[in-house]
Amino acid sequence: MLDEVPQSFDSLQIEKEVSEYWEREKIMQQSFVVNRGKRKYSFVEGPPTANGPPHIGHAETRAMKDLFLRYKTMKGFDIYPRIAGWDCHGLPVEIEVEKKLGIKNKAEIEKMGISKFNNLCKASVFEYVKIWEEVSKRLGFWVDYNKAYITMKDEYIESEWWALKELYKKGLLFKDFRISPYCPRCGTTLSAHEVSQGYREVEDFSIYVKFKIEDKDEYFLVWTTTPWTLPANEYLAVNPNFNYLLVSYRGEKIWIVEERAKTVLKKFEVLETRQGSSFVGVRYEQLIPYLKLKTGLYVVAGDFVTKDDGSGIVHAAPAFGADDYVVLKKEKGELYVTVDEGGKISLESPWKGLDVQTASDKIVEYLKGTGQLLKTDKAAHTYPFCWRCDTRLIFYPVESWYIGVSKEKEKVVKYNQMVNWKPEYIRDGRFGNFLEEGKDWALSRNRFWGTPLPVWICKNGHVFVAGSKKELLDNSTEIPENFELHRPKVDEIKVKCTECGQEMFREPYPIDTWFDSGSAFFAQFHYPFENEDLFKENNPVDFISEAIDQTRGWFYSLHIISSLLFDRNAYKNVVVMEFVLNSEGEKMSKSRGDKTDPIDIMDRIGTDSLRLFFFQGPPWKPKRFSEEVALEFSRKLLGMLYNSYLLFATNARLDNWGPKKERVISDLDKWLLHRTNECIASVTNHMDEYDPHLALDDLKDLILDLSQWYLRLSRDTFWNGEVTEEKRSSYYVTHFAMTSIVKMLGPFAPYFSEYLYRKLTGEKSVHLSEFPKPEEFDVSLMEEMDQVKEIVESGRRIRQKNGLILRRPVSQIVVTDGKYRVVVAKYKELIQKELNSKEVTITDLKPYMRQSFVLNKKATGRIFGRDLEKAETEFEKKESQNEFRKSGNVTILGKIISEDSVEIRENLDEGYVSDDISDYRILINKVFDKNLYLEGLAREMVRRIQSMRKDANLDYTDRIYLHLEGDESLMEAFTSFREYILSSTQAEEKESVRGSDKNWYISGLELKVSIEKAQS
RNA sequence: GGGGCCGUAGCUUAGAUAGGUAGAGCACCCGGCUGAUAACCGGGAGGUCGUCGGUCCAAAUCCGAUCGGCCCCA
Repeated sequence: MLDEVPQSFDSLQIEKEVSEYWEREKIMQQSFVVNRGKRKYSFVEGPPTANGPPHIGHAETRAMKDLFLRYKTMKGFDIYPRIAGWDCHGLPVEIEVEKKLGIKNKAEIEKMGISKFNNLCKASVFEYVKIWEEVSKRLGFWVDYNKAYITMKDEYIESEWWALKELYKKGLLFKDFRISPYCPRCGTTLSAHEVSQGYREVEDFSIYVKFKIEDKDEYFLVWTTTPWTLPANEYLAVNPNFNYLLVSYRGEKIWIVEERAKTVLKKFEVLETRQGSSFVGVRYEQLIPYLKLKTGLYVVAGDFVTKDDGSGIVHAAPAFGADDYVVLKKEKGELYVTVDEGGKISLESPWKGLDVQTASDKIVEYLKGTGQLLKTDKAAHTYPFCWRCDTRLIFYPVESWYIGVSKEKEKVVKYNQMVNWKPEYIRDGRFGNFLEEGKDWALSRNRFWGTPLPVWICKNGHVFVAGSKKELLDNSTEIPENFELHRPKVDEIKVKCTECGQEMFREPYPIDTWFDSGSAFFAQFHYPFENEDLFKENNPVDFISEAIDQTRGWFYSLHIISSLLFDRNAYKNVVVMEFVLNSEGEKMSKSRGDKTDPIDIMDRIGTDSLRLFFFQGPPWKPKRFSEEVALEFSRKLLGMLYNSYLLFATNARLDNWGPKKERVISDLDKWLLHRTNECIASVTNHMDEYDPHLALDDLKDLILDLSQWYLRLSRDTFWNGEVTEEKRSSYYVTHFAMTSIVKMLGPFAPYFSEYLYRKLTGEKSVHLSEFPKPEEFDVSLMEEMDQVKEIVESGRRIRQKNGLILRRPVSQIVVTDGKYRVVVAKYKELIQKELNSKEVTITDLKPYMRQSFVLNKKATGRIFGRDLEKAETEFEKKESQNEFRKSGNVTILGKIISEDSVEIRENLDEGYVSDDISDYRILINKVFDKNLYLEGLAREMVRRIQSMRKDANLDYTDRIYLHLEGDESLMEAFTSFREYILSSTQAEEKESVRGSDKNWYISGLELKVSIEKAQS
C-alpha cells in the first residue's frame, strides 16, 4: 500500500521529518558504505578555512559537490574517502588572531612569543567549524566530518615535506632574491595568486620631475606614481627604439618621448629629435641627494619602457620594481634599500620613519621647493592591496623560496589539456592564460602560522631538506619537548650538518597556505608514508568543484603540484561555479547587509528550495539570489509532484493497490512508460556530462507531463468505481514514473525526494537506491503524443474563441490534416474526452469549405449606383448564390451579373468553427441537438454540486443526499442524466434534505441545490 | 592597457557551437477548466535581442567597433 500524505504540502515539515529520520537511522553513514568495493569514483574537498561563518556562495559550492556525490553513489560508485577537509594555516588565521589581540605588526607577535601566538591560531582555526558543519549538514552535503583531513596535523605536513623534498631533488625548490609584492603591514611577500585577489581601482597623484643632465642645461622628464621611490633612484631608462624630443618649455630644455609631448606639455617648441638608443650611458645628476650611491646615475636602455603614459623616460629604483631590478642585475650595480620591512623610510633623510604614502606627499612638497617638479597629475589606475588586511602593497626586495614553475611550464600547460573543464572555456581561457605566464611560485612567507619550510642551512651553506619527520629527528642532536611540525618547535630543534658538522639553522619561513590545500590529493592520505593503495585509486581525482576565484587559488596549486611532482593532472573533471549575487546582480557584501546566514535562508524557504535554486541554469553563470525566485521554482516543481502523489495515492489506497508490475494496457500508459525512460536516458547523460542544469530541465518537463497531461487525462480512470485492468495498468505506470522521478530528483532535492520515495516504495532511502536505468524507448510515441497535444490545444482554443465552453459537449471534431491520421485513430477516445466531443473524424478540409460570391464593388458600383447595397443583399441571398454557382451568372435588380463583376470567397461551412492559428486543421461542429444541450446542463449541475461538496468539507468517499429544484430544462436534464449526475457526485435522491443549499444560475436558468451528508 | 564571461519582455531566462517568422516562466488584464493542485488551459498586452557598422537574399546568431555589468591579469 502507498503511504498517506497530508492534504497540503509543507516542505519545511517534510525536511524536519526526513532529517530526523536520517539522523535516527544513520542513513548518511550507510550511504558511505553502500557501494564499498565497487567501481571507484574519487573526490577531494577543497578545504575551507573555518575562521569565519560560511555564506551563501559556500552553500552553493557545497550543494554542487553533494549533487554529484549523491548521483555517483546512486550510480553504484564507491566514493572512498568521502571526507571533509579543513584548511588551517596562513594569513587569514593570523589576522583574525591579531584582530582579537588588538595588535598590528610582526614585532608585537615576536614580543608575545611565537609559541603563544601560534597556539592562539590553532585554537582560532576551528572557531567556526561548528557552524560550517551545521550549514553543510543542513544543506545535505554528505561527507564524513569525523574523518576530515586537517592541514595542520603533523601527518599532513609531513606529506607536504615529502613533496617539497622531491621538488628540491628535482631542482624545483630554490631560494632567490626578487622584487616581490609585499605587504608592509603583514611583513610578508605575497604570491601571485594572492596579489591577484587584491587589485583595486585607485586615484593617485602622479608627478613629472626633471632630472638634470650632467654638464648640460637639459633635463630628462620622468613620470612616477610612487614618489617615495625617488630617493632610491639609480638609473633612468629609455626605450632605444623611440624618438625623443628636446623641447623648449617655459624657458627650459626638456627631453620627452615624441608621442607624449603634446599630452603632457601642451605648448612647447621642438629643438631637436634623437633616438632613445643615443642616450645610453648619458650621466645625470642625482635628483635627491641623501642616498650615497656608488653605482648608477646614467641612462640605460629598456624594452619595458612604453609611451602609453608618462614621458617615455622611466626612473629605476632597483629595490622597488621588478623591471628596475632587472636593470640593476644587468648593470651589475648595488642594491640600495631605503625602506624598512615595516614600510617606513629608513634612509637618513628628512623623511626617515615615515610610511611610504606620507613620505610621498612630503617628497612632492620637497621637489616643489627645489623647482624640480614640473607638474602634478591625478591618475586612476589599478593597484594591488593585501587581500586580507587591505594594506597597499609595495614592491620590495625579498629573499624567498620559490617553486620553479617556469622550468616546467610545458608540463603544466600540457596536463591542463587533459582536464575536463566545465565550462570548457576556462581551460584555454582564464586558467590556460595564467599557466602560459609560467611564473615561479613564491612559496615562503615571512610569517608564523603555517607549514614550516623544511630547509636547514649551515654556516658553510650546506643545505638539508627534511623529507619526513623521521628524517629530521634522525638528523637532530636535541629535540624539544612536545615536538611538532610548527614554529617555534621546528626552529628549536638542533640539527647538525652531515657534511661539516656545523649547527644548521632552519630557513625561518612558513610556506604559502595554498601549498597545503594544493597537496590535499595526496596529503589527505598521509601519502607516501601510508595508504599508497588508496592514493593510487584516487589519483587523478575524478571530480572537484569550487567557485571561479579558485582558478588561481586551489585549482592552480593542485595542478602545479601534481604536474611537477607526479607528472600528471591532479583532477579529471572540474566544475567551476560563478558567484551568487544579490537580487540586484551585485556581489553580496556584509556592508550592504545581504550576506545572509544560509541557515536563516534554509529556515525560511527550505533546503531543497535553496539547492534547486543553485541547480537552475549553468553553475558557471552568476546567479541572482532571491528567496522569492527560489521558492517559486521549488513550489512549482515539488508542489506539483506532491499533489500528483496525493491524487495517485488517495485513489490507489481506496483500491488497496500496492506497488507491483501490471500489464500495460492503454496507449497513454505506454506513452508515459516510454516518456519516462526517455527522460531517464537524457538526465543520466547530462549528469555524466556535468551539466546538472540540463538534467533538471528534463526532470521538470517530465513532472509537467506527468501532472498536467498524464494524470489529468487519467483522473477518470482513477475515480471510476471498481478496479479494472486499465486502472491497474494506470497505477503501475504512474508509480513507475513517480518513483523514477523521485530517484532522479534525489541528488537535487534530497529531503523531499526521500520523503516521497519512502511513501512510494516503503524502502529505506532513495539515497541508498539505484539511479534508474533507461530501458529502450520509442521516440515515435513521443512524437505522436505531441501531435495529440496539438489537436487538443487547438480544439480548446477554438472552443473558447467561439464561446463553446468545454463543459458542454459538442457533437464532432473534424481533423483535416492527413499527418494526424495515425494519432486520431490511436488516441480517438482521448481526444474526444479531452475536447468533450462525441466524435472525432479525419477527412479533407474541402468538403467543409463553401464558396460564396460577393459583388466586386469597383465593377458593379457603376452598374447599380446608389442601389449597390440593395444589390449586394440580393446577391447574397441563397437563391442568387446557387444560381450563380450553377450557371456563372445571375440577374440582380434586372441586371445580369457575370463572373467578371464577382469575387469568390472561401468560407467554412456555417455549422463549423476553426481558426487561423490551427490553419483550419481542426474544425468543431458547433451545431448541437437537444440531447447534447441537456448533457451540457447536466455537467453544469454536477460541477455545482461538486463545488458544494468541497465547500462542505466532505471526504472524497462520503455519500450525500441530494435534492434539486429549478428551471424546467434543468429538471429535464436531471431526468435524462440522472444516473450520471448521481454517480459522479456520490449522491442519492431525497425529498427533504437538511444540509446546505444554494441557488445557482446556469446560463440564466435558476437551480436550487440542497445536499446533506448521508449516514454511512 | 590586455584577457574572459555576459547584455533578449517589468523580472527570471531559452534560442548563439549549425544565420531562415524571438520562445518560455513569473507578474498583469480578459476568459475558461477543476473533488489532486497557491495548480492548470486559452487569449491579450508587453521586445530598437545594449548601441553602431559590416558580411549576406536573410543576422539575436557570424565579423568589427562601441557602451554597460561582472571577473581576471599587468
